[in-house]
Amino acid sequence: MPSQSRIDDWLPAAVRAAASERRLKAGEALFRLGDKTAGFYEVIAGRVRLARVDAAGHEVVLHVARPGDVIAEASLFSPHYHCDAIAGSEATVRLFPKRDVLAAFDRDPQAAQAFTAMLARQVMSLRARIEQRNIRSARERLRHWLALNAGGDGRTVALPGPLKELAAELGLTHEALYRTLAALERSGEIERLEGKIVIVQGRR
Amino acid sequence: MPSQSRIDDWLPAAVRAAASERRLKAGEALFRLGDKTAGFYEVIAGRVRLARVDAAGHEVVLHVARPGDVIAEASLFSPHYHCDAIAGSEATVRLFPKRDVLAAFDRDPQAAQAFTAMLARQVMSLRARIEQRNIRSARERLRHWLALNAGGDGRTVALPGPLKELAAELGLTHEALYRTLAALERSGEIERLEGKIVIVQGRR
DNA sequence: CGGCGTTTTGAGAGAGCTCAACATCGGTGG
DNA sequence: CCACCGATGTTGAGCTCTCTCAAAACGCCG
Repeated sequence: MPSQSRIDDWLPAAVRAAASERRLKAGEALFRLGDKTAGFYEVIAGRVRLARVDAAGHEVVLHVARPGDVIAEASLFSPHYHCDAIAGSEATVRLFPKRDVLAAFDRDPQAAQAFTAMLARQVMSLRARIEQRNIRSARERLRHWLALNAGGDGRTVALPGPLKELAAELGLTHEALYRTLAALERSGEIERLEGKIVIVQGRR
Repeated sequence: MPSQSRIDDWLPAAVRAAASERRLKAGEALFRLGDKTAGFYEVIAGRVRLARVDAAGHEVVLHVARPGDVIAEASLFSPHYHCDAIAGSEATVRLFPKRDVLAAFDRDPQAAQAFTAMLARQVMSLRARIEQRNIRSARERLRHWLALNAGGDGRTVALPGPLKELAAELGLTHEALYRTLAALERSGEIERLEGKIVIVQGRR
């Protein structure tokens, strides 16, 4: 999930310096439900899956974290992890030790507040994403995303990566997204340029 | 959104005492994008819609808050609101003034931490909800929800309200939910009782 | 040149949505 | 006491839309 907020924006340099990296093989567990919390992690490369196991023994996925995502923020306030974290592919993560983070927050209330503010923004952004998923139509869902991600001019949207990734973020198959983009372009509603989309006109 | 965390759990009594209620008519604005932030709100009754207006003048809904939900938490850290809040029906809200809340957090770091912890939990829960929406099949989506909301025994799920509301939370039409529930019950996977669902057996 | 991943387009099928009818329950008022 | 009303719950039938499976063009890099 593109948190659109770099970790450097809210984490003091002192804490970043205390971080350590770890490499995981596909299928390897970063932590398990009930493990003592070491701190929270940033995913550097690969995918990490957060999941629980239900009463019938089946895995229930809570979240799939991608590079740039932070996981287990709540571990700061809990003595043990609340789910499993498993590498979905070969992956690299960076650990920010709970002790150092909490100490920094204690020492520097502004840092603590920045962290809280970041979480509040993330709640906003996640809610918006859920709202987006309430939209059935691929076309409307794309329009919603375009409107929400339009730059300052309200007309230009920068594409963060390949369209396949955008499709995943939108909860569409890539085929559906390609078709919808093509349809919107044919109808003259958008224009597709290198790495960005320009909204020509809203629908009437 | 059933935050599953009562506001009383993390907000000091002193702040709760400073709250004031406000009644809104359907369509009335609680605040508008750019307004100076007064604080955050709890929805007591009715529905409040958070939305922005895109370049073409169309409303883009970010979130629909229901009774028990808290909105505009990020207003604590921002001088102005980032979207419009409009009553979707006759509604009652409770305002927690920014000044009082921040003062309480200043005075009582534990309260501030409780707030942060609550946000971190909410981020978790929202991510899980998004993951749920990635599931196409109504049956699998319901199973996901059941597994995640099962009580301590992992077999009993209390229904928070009418099934229509659950349908909305799951992102399904109420018809689809009724049919899926009926199918799961016919197949013996679940049992439906007054106000709750019992998971009889997982699928093989 | 020969892979490999992304981007595109095609055709078919399944699943949930829409529209519709009806049952049920609680409250309200004649 | 009963008729009426609104909201929830339930089931039926058809239709649309996206998913799925396939195939191919394109671009990049060794």
